[in-house]
Amino acid sequence: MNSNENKHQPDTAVYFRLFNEIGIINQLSSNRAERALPHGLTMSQFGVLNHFSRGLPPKSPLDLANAFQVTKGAMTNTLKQLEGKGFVDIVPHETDKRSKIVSISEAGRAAHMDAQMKLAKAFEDFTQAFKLEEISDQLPMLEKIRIWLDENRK
Amino acid sequence: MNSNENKHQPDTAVYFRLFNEIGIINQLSSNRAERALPHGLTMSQFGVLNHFSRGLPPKSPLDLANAFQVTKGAMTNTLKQLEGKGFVDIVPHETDKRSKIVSISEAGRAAHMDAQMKLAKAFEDFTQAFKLEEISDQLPMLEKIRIWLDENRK
DNA sequence: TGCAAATAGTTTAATGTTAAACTAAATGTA
DNA sequence: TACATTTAGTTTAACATTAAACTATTTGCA
Repeated sequence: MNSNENKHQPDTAVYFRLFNEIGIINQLSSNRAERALPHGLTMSQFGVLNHFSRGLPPKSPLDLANAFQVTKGAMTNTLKQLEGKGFVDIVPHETDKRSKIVSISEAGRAAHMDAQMKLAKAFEDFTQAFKLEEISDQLPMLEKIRIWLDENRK
Repeated sequence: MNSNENKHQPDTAVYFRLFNEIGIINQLSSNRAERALPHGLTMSQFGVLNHFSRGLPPKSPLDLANAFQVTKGAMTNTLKQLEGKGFVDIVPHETDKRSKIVSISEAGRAAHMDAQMKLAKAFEDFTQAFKLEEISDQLPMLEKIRIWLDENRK
């Protein structure tokens, strides 16, 4: 029996449990959300609409891929769906001909409002079960973890 | 301007942020973990090995699918991979001929130990950045959320 | 007992994702 | 300026997952 078994192994169990709980919560909450989303929106697509309807300025596909931590290929696909639905406008960059600029359309804003309403309804029971404070108390630490993982990717 | 815009909308933003942070943490941590796993193990496969190597008794594929919140079809696939690698034994149920019983093999235990070690190494910097207490403080609330979502699926 | 309904597991088609190869354009540096 | 390198975006193949159809067996009940 070495010191690793005594000291370090028990520690990793706690960290593993954190990621495990987070994984299951993610699965259950995404599932619930995707069922509620209108217009055949996926969570990825909703994420993009949500980003822009928070008033953030137009961005390139690569910026969006980085913001959402997905590959460029995944973002190409997400934007293609959104463009097909008329929810975003994609125009060539004025000076850099390799690049594009994505912005939300009026129809996109309407779809986002609709989606937000349907999500709120789908999670009404959750918001009744968990007080706002309970949830907001968790956010600083989760944010700290998210930022660390983002800045220390391997 | 109705009361919904004033009172309920701001609340949903906090709940949405919770699921958003959790989603990104899940993505970043899974990514990091999968890169570290040996024997071509996916997180799903590691999850099954981990389940059994915690001393839990043999279970049916359906039990496992429910435990991990995936469909029966996904579990069929995961178990097929594990069986192909010789990490689980799958035998027919003695009395119910529709059912099967899955257990971990000796090779599976060895692979799990190896995987656990490699994961610990891959998250060594994380465990240095976050004190054990910081993490364990988060667990009760996350567990409460996970259990609620599980018991209140729509 | 007989038969409809439920249950365990597999298979299939569709989908969203990744990694890597690829095209086109911009950058930098000799 | 010329050309190697980098960068933005798309395409491709591989893969894990889901929902739904399907097979085989068991259960419940008239």
